[in-house]
Formats: sequence, structure tokens, C-alpha cells
Amino acid sequence: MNDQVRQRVMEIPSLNEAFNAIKEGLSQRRFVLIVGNCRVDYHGRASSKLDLGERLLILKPDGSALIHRSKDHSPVNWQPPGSLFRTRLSDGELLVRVYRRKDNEVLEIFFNRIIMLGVLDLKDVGEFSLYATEKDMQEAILFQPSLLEEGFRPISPERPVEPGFIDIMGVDREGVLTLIEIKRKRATRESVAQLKKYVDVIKLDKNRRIRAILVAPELAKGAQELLMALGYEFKAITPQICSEVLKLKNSKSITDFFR
Amino acid sequence: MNDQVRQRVMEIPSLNEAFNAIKEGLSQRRFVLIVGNCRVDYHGRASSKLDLGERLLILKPDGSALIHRSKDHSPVNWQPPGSLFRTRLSDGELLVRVYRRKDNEVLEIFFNRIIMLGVLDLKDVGEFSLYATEKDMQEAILFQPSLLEEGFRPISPERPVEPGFIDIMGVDREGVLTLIEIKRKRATRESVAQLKKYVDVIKLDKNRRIRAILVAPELAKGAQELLMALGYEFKAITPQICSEVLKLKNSKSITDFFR
DNA sequence: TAATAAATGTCGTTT
DNA sequence: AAACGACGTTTATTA
Repeated sequence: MNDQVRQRVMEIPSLNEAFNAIKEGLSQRRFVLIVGNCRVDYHGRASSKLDLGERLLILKPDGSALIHRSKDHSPVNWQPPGSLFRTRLSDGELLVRVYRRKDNEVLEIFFNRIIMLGVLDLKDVGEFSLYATEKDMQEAILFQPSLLEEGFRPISPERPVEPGFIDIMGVDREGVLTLIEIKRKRATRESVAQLKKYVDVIKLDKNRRIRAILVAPELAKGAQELLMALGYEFKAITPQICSEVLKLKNSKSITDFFR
Repeated sequence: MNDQVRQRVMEIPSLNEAFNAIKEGLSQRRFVLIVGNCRVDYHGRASSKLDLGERLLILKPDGSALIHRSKDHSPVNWQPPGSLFRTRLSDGELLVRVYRRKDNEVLEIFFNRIIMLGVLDLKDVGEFSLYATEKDMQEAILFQPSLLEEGFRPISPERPVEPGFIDIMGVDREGVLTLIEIKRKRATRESVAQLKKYVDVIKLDKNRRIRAILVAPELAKGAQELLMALGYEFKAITPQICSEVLKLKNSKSITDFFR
């Protein structure tokens, strides 16, 4: 493959042809797609064995590898980024070996027939944006505290607590210290346990009444019992609503900018 | 594509050519690979937007979809199995729309150029086996209880507890009731909390001393404090050792069989 | 369908 | 490198 050619696609190549193309593609750190009949061995954090069948193998320039079958979202076998690729012909099989130093993991794919091969050079600098995460919800409540309840005022912890420790700390309309734990989906017993952990730590420090509020779109059954037993509260807020509030915030920023 | 042709591979097809091939492939529930320049929108449990760039789109016969960039193990966008595929040409773009009824999720991929297209029929019935899971560790300890400590005897709970509740229940050499929680990798505070939950439930039932042992290859820092505070114990066992024990077990079964 | 826990989880962030 | 928590987690299992 010369420099002009950004890609090579082969249909039912011989193992030899495929071997040469894959080897060249890997040396140039291309995006390599191999579809073929193969068996797979993995040893590392666990061990696995996959008998013969037709699958897709993806080798990425960052050293990650994925083997996908004709079903399921998750790859049947994989190797995280930073792995080393090697390929070899032996005993009428084309072997692709993916080695990862960390955890001493080895993934070996043995092809006896290649159905399709693609060696590609993907140009991709597009930005990815994800909205309505837990952090978005936090930002939305900080921007518009009345989402939680009228009169609520967020405060920064006096002593800086490690970030992500308490989602929001504040005082309610009567000045009572209020701790908030946010979940972007149904809150579980785990969420309550987490909130309790924070309340316990703050209690050690401040010897006064504390309100604890769990914010989430909904509350799991088991969580409600625990929440009530501990005397904590629940406030239903969806990530979608927070997303709307953030849109307002941003359009407001733009308004401010042009004012 | 007639019945003889199990696959179709195209290099830099026109959007029209690609559209027809994709449409036919989807109607026949084939495995479809599309590499091209695209932008992506997602709305559902969250929202996301991906600007233009060259990526791989995988459409699987089970209704799952994956978009992979040139880096990372995880897809940048995806749709779980059971989704519905539709494709359309409009405004000089080829749109692939993946809709999932549950959570009302929509994933839309807009291609303005297709680099490679593969419509494939993957035959794959190969069996997948995974070793050294948590269940394997449980099985190994039940087979050879001395792995835990000399004199330990596993027992079945008198009243059947829901499976997966307590990993192993038993009595030690002095007849003390012993509960075991197993983790296949470093145990965390979470693991201790889980063990405590089980101990608390059993305590309600049996009003006698209970030993609680956390089995894992190692113990996280924060977990050790919690474990000691609760008076529980830790026993270091790796999944690898359990895997060896299970090999012995299986070879023993074969010996017994031929005896 | 909901609940619960495992996973070769992965990924980001902070210590 | 270890710890810790979020994730559009996914997946399997059970009620």
C-alpha cells in the first residue's frame, strides 16, 4: 500500500494475501477489520475459549482489539487500548496475537478462512458531547436551587472536601444544613448508603441538625424503607428537566454576552 | 443479492448504491458494516452529539448497533439488541436510524460519504467458555474447603436462601457458623458492606456467634479498616488457584469414570 | 418487569 | 499505580 492509497478492501483473500495486508496495515497503525472463520483463546484476568465460527475482528490504531459475533452489544472477547498486535501464518492458519503487558493478558485469534478484510485510515477529530449526566444535574441545581425547593441556598463546604464527595451542600429556608446526593436514574439502597456515609462524616464535624435529601428521577423500593428509617428525604428530579435548565442557563450566558 | 451470494463488499460506493445494499441487507437481517464520514445524534437515557468524522457502524442481526471510532474499547454510541433499523436518503445524506422502544431511545447516523460497505451473513454457532469467574471460585472452595482453612465444612442453609445471597455458608473446626463472601478481584469497602448485609440477616435468624470471612485475591485499603471494625476476617485466594483446583476436580471425575 | 449482583466491566479523576 | 465512583454501563439470574 503506497502513501496515496488510504485503504485496501479485499473480499475472500487467501490467508497469504490477508497476512501481507494485515502486516502492512498494522505497521502503519491503520484501522483493520477482519471478518472470517476463527477460534479464539484468551488468558489474563480470566481465561476463555471460543470455538470456530465467523466473526468480526477490529484492530484499532490505539492498540485496542474487539471480537464481535452476530449478536450482542458487548464484544465476546477484547483487549483494552495499549495492546501490541502481531500476526503470523502457521499450520494453514492466520494468527493474530494481541498482547497487553498490564495483567499479562494474551488474546489469540486463529483464522482458517478470511471472508473480508479492510485496512483503513480513518480521519476523525469530531467532538463528542454528552448531556444530562449527573454532573449536569448538579450544575442545574446549583444554577437554579429552587429546583430542589424554595428557599434552598447552596453553600461551598467551609473546609474543601474532596471533589465528588458531597454532590451539593446548602441551607434550607430555615437555615438548616442540608446535604444532597444526586442520581441520574432510579436511586438504590446503595445511593442511600452513600448519602449516609456523607452525613456521618459531616455529623462528626458539625454538631447540629442535618437534613439529607436524595435527588433522583425515582426511588427503588428497598431504598425507600432505608431512607425513611434514617429520616432522610427524597426529591424527584429528572435529568431531562436539568438539561432544560442548563439550556436556559447557556442561552442566558449568550444573552449576557451580547447585552 | 440472490440466495447464492452470502455477502457483498463495496469500496467507496455512491450513497445510492450503499443505500440499496444496506436496505436489502437489513431486510435479510444480515451483519452490516458501514465505514464512512458521518455525524451522530442520540436521544434517550441521555443525549449526545458527535460531529463529523470517519467511523465504523456495525448493525447486527439481533438489532444491536455500535459506532466505533479509531480509538477506545467502548463504542462512542450504540444501541442494545432489539432495536429497529431504518435507512433513508435525504438532502445528500444517507441516514441510518436505530430506534429502541424501551427508554424511547433514538440513534441517528448521517453519512455524507461511504468508504466501505460490507453486507455479510456470519455463520457462528461456536461455544464460548469463560473460566475463573466468581462462581468458579465458589465451586473450588466447596470442592476443597481446606482452601479456606483446615476443618472448614460447607453446609447448605437450613431454610433455602435465595441463590446468590450468601456465597458460602459453613462451620469452622470449632463448629462456629461461618459466612463467606467471595470476590474475584481486590475486595472493596462495597464488598464488606455486602458481607455485613448478609451477616445482619443471618443474625436476626440465628442468635449465636457468626464468623464472617471475605475471600478475594487482595483487600483494598479502605476495606481493611471497615473489615476490622466489624470484626470480620480476610482470606487471600486467587481465581487462578481456584481454576487449578477445578482442573483437578474434573480430571478426578474422569479417573472415577474409568475406574 | 423489577431487583440484585457480577464483570476480563470501562472510563475519568484524584491522590 | 491505587482508590473511588459514574456509566446511556451490559449481562445474567431470580422473583
